[in-house]
Amino acid sequence: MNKKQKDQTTEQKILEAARAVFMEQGMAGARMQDIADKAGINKALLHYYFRNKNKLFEVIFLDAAARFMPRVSMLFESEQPLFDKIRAFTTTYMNMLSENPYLPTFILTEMHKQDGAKFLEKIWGGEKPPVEKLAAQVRKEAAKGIIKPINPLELILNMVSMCVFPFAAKPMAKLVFNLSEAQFKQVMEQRKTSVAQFIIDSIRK
Amino acid sequence: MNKKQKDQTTEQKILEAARAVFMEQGMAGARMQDIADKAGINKALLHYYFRNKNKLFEVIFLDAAARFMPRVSMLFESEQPLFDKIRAFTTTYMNMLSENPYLPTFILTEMHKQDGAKFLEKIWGGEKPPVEKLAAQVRKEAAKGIIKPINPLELILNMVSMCVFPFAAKPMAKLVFNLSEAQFKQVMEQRKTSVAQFIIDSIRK
DNA sequence: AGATAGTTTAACCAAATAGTTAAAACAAAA
DNA sequence: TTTTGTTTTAACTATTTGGTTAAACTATCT
Repeated sequence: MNKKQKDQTTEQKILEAARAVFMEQGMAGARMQDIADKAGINKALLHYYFRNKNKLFEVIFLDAAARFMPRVSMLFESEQPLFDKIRAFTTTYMNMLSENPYLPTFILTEMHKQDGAKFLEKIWGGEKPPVEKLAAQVRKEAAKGIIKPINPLELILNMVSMCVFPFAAKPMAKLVFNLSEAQFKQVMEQRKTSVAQFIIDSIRK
Repeated sequence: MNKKQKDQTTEQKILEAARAVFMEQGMAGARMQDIADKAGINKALLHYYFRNKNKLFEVIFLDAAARFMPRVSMLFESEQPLFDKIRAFTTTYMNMLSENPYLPTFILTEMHKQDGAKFLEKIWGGEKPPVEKLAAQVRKEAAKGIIKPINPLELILNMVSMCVFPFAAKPMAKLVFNLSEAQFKQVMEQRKTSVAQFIIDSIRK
């Protein structure tokens, strides 16, 4: 048996190319030939490494989904004050999104078509993040009078919405607000702190 | 020459079917045969009415895009107080989204691929909504001490984000929060008022 | 060198799918 | 009824595309 000690193994090249093509074109729009070309190999070799399009897609999709539903243990487990959690989450999450611009639309679109339960199983082993932990904290801080009462589910939805949506809507936002690429980036940079502030201003008593 | 006085003209049936299929499957995933089947006609007739897939897609896409970028004249033109505008916009917009669940992901995905300038031209005749009007009001009310100073662009982004994203992320939200269809609808119903309140709470001084 | 296991390729195949054609059915007017 | 223009269809064509095959190449070990 022999191992590749080259700069980048063929499998890595394939995965990288597949990620790029699937993210931009989606499952239906992606062409195996395009993936092969981008990886600098030919189509047969692609099928040698990944039996078919579905198998390859599944690998990419699961990896992307895992990244999109981030390690929220930070949010649910630790004993930080709520405001700190909000600040930490929004900046961390938006930093990740800056580096994965196609991730949101890709995941959202494909989630409409794939069997959700199946992927949940593979990502979290059938378990969901313990939303109840965070909910308890929200209720507790509300009782203490630190924040207004708010449905924790709505709080999370609002937070994730404001982080994700502007990236998903980037082409439209640039159009409507007449922004250059640089200007758009600048706005997103600002938002890495302003979103948390917006939320905190809303729920603080 | 003869006009159809039937319940629904063939062209209408086609457009309705095409809208449904394109919205669910996207441009790449949609099959002309499926559209024909859904319209209850055959493929050749489809091509008789719309020369090819691209032409048909363009009609659907433009109509959808126009609906997605709503008549925001309400927001930009009228002389209502800012808080009233926010309340009016969020409920109106979310009502529309409730009835067009696939609209957000469809538009966001296809916007990545289509030439934005081209569609802007067709939708607004090259003009963009006068964001400056709203910006002026935001600055004015901030000066009066009614609201905190905020970048108007960020205010709009936040507002639209919280309206749109939960619909786009519906399958994922149902999964993560363990919601039935009915429960999801209920949450969205609540949000039709709570989103505006969340924003107002944040910017009110 | 020769054998062996793993890797890569060019050429091919079969299925799916966008688009065409020519003729039949239909409706309205003459 | 006949004519005329429109609507509808079945059958066909061309192209794209996912997937296969069999042979050639490469590195490693004996």
